[in-house]
Amino acid sequence: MLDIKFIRENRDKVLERLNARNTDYTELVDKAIELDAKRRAIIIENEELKAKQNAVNKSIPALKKEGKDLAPVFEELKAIANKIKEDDKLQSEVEAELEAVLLSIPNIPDDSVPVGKDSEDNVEIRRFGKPTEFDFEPKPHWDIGKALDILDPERAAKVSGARFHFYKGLGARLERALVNYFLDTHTANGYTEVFPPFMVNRDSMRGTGQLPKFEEDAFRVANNDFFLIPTAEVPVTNFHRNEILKKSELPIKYCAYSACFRAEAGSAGRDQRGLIRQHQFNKVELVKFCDPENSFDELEKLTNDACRVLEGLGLPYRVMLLCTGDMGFSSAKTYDLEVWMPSYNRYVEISSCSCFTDYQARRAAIRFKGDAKDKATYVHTLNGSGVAVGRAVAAILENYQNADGSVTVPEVLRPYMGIDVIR
RNA sequence: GGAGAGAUGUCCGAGCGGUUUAAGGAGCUGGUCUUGAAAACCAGUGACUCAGCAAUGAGCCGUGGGUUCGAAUCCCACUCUCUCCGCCA
Repeated sequence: MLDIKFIRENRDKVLERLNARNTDYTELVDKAIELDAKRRAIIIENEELKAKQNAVNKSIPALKKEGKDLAPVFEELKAIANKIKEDDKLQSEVEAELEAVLLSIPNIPDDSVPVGKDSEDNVEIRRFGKPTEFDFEPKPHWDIGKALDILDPERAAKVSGARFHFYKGLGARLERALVNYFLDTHTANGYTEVFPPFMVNRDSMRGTGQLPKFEEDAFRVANNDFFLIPTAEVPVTNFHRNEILKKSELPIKYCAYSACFRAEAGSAGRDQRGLIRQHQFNKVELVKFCDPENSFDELEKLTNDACRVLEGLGLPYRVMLLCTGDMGFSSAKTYDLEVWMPSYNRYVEISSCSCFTDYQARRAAIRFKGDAKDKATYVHTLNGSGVAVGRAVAAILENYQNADGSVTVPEVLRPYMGIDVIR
């Protein structure tokens, strides 16, 4: 959520950056400004009435003691009380309306974000390695997985439905090895491991920006108002919801394994085969809470921390700076890491690292202060995949495949796998 | 799922419709005393939100409603915590 004061005072600048997202937000922004003015006018009138009410009420015990007839006083108070009730109602209506408007305005892209229409306009920042070359016809990971009997989407379809997978034998172990490798690397690098709940309440989904706009993307539990988490970002960022942190403990860095659940509404037909697009997948997520002063430096670091594990695995990848038109709703700046996927013959997103500035923090009321005397201000939140496990499995199977159909286990995973080659 | 108890300021804790602008402690800050410290004593200090240039005002006693001229106090719903029972990995 954006700060209404900031919007009010910087309307044109805000609109210029927001509209770079390829949607015209003029109407929403002006609506917010109008509702805000309305709200403040009501407050001024209403508070005056309340002050009067308080003053008269205060004098009642004394008047009572004197044995005065209070009927006329009560009559006057009744009229004031009725007016206050009306104003209160009006105020909460206007406030609800204002909040709804503010919740549907996305974050302002940072000035360093290139203006662009869609993923075509994203800017490549750097590459690691180069696309894998084969002296044989490489197979897609779904064929490799089937041949090695380590992936079983057919039975998953029977048991659950489309977009689910069974991992079996060394496939299951590879998945687990990756989770451990990622967590071990990140914890050694100063992130505190947390293991979050996989279901969260509505307030948490709203806190990180999944609600109210994107409810159809999530799975909701029918007999509860819980949501299956689409990413560990949600529980881990909301870990500090409604808290005031100490400046001295920033930045706070967490890494978390979780399963992630996505409805994938609107992506019917895309990436039907393989592990790329699933209703349930595993991911290790990195989350940071930091001082606004250095949040964009922290984004660079966080992105490098995600890169670290891809480099450890020896997977070719590139770093993309997303343009204004391709960036997520809550983000101010996002780097995507894209891993080379031979079956797609292109780079495929395997991590997304974002700085949300104070957008999530304001929604979730996550603040910090130095001294007790200081005014609490919003932290900046960041997160990034470190990295998506299913896509890492796909990338390993494809990039490390051999002519005989076996798959070499990347060096760093051998201690976890206990073997060198999956046959 | 059933029965009961509870949720108050940084912490403990009073409070049972109007002098509560939340008693009283503890803590914290400053001072007196002391060579210094502790203790004692004195004074100050109460999160957070909103409106306002400010003075100040409004709100906040788990959350949301309601009753009333007036609610921490009464009523309703919900959430969470604790104890016991049942069920259960």
